[in-house]
Amino acid sequence: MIKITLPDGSVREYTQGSSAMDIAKSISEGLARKVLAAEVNGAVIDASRGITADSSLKLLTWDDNSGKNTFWHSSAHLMAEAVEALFPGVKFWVGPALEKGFYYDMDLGDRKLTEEDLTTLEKKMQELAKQNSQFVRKEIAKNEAITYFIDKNDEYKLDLLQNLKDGEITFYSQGGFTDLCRGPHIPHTGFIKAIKLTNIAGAYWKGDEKNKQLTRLYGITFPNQKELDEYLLMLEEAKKRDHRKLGKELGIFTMDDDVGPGLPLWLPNGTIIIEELEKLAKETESDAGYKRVVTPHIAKESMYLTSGHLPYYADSMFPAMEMDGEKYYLKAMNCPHHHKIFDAEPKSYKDLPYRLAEYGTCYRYEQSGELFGLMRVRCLHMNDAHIYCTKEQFADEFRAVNDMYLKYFKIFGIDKYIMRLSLHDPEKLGQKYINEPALWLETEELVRSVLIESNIPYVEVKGEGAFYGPKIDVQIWSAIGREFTLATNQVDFAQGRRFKLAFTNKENQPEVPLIIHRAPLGTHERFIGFLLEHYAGKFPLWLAPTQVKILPISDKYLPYAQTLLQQLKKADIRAAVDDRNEKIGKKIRDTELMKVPYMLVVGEKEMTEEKVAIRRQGKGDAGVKSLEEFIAEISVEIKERSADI
RNA sequence: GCCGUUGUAGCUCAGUGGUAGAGCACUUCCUUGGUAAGGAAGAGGUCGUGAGUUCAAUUCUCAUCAACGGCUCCA
Repeated sequence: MIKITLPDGSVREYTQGSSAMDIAKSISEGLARKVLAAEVNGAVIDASRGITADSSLKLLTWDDNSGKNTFWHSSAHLMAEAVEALFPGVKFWVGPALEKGFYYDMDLGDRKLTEEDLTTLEKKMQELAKQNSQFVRKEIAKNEAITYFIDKNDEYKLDLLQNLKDGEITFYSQGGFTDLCRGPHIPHTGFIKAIKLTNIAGAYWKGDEKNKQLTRLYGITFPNQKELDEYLLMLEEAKKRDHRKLGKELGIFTMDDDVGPGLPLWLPNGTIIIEELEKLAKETESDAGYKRVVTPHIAKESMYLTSGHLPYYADSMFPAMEMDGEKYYLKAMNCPHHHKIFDAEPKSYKDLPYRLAEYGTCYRYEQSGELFGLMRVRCLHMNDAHIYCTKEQFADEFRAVNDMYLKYFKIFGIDKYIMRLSLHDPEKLGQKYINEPALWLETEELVRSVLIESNIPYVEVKGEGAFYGPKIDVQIWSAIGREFTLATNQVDFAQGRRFKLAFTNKENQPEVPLIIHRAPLGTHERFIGFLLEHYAGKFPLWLAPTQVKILPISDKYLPYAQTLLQQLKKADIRAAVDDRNEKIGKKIRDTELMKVPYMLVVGEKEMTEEKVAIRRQGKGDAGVKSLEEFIAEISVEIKERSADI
């Protein structure tokens, strides 16, 4: 007998070799019908595998992430079975579960898949799923596995086998399909009720662009149709929040073929948001002791040779222009210009920390396939600043920058984020990274200790640092689940020396300052793209391009509306009158769709009483007040940058 | 950059080997209407660009440009 400890702490006894499924059945038939896999002592295994020793056991169902993963991984096998049935001779690479769904990479030879093929495959999968084929696990000797795949002429699975040891190789079969797989899998294909193949894409073998490109099929499955329908509905909803769609609808930005890819044009409404963000940044930075500067968009080659950007960064810069026998580059970063400002006048330790801020315009040559709406562009406006400080000041400065991040996150209601401490890769010293092994370790430790002291949650990633030092990237998620790096906070121990920057220390000796690069609000492009999705276009009052729209019942009340408009403008409120010859219902509908926070409906009653009927976007009627009262109220809301929307 | 998909009016989209249509938006007129679409008329496109096949191309072929999805989450 073996002792099985269940998640609630209860301990039950079973005969040795009982499977999770046996145990589930002993608890309840209903539970047994839902079990997809089992977690035994922390490892996920097939529910059908015998348990041989005392163990803790968790039965995994659709409600568990591991259960879903297993379900989707098995679905990938089902898809592969369908593909093999319809296109014999196909070779498979890997087919993992994703956060949502699964994919399988395959080599289809010369064959190209079409959208119709997806539908055919879905039908085939439905058909195969209904056969309730069991997933059968088989341990197999390496030699035997190699022979099997040599016979199949399958170089991909043979490649996988190379890295596997004898004794740890397993095959899984369901129906007529057998695959090299470590599992685990769900009991049988019948669990898979609702199937949607979502898209066909190319994917390099092993993710390396030098390798052959395989066909990747994406799909998602559910244990019932209802969940699939909900999922598809959610995708529809997400599309509505897409910043590219909202950006167009709300007149925030546009792209034009003649201007060029990745070069957004900011429309008047978008420009208002930019200006509000800059106002916020300027206030915040001024309070934190930053000085503002302005620098040119181009610079000579020599400066980027000094900075070291050219050897490391040239691929991301627009090619040089020649002028008077000199090469000039569009700037891809602001730091060298700022270093030159630091260097313009001699500095003493008394001048430090010296903080320079600029909303700098940068141009980066992103690969064409990487461009994405506002999130990845070639012209960007960075909330940039550089802090020049002593080693002793570094921790405080670094902490202050982190505090600034948190302050911003609060204003914008960003509560899901993670800080990523990006370190160098020792193997790439001298190539991707400046060859200063000792300095790397020292600064990395410095940054890490600040993070730990400040109790900021973070993860460490090797090989993601900037070429001049470690950095902290802030990852955030937009409301529709898009993850990206918003902000960055980098340490730079290299450029100070390269630019021969120095201050006179207390001992009257020249000393190279440490530099912190920081951009809490990232770039206007990415940040506004994020905000569009974050707020679903419903900007808080302080950011809303139009804050108040006056809606006269008919044009008899236009003169009254105009006097209201003048007063609102005097109070620095962005307002407009809807003077179209339309009924009030239409005016309200259009204003609602434009997501204007406040509407003032004015007709006979309001005009006689000298009042306004207030309507809040998305919330409806908000009562009748005098204009003075209304202005007083929303002025507070604007001034406080209230996120209450 | 690579693979795949797409490209028709300002927007969303239909359509055809015989040089194009709808809804919304726009303009004008009627209507002056109290909290999410009042009515009518009109204007607007060399069908992304270039070449080829054809008597004839927006439609077929090729190239090119752009947008979108993917190329990271390793049997």
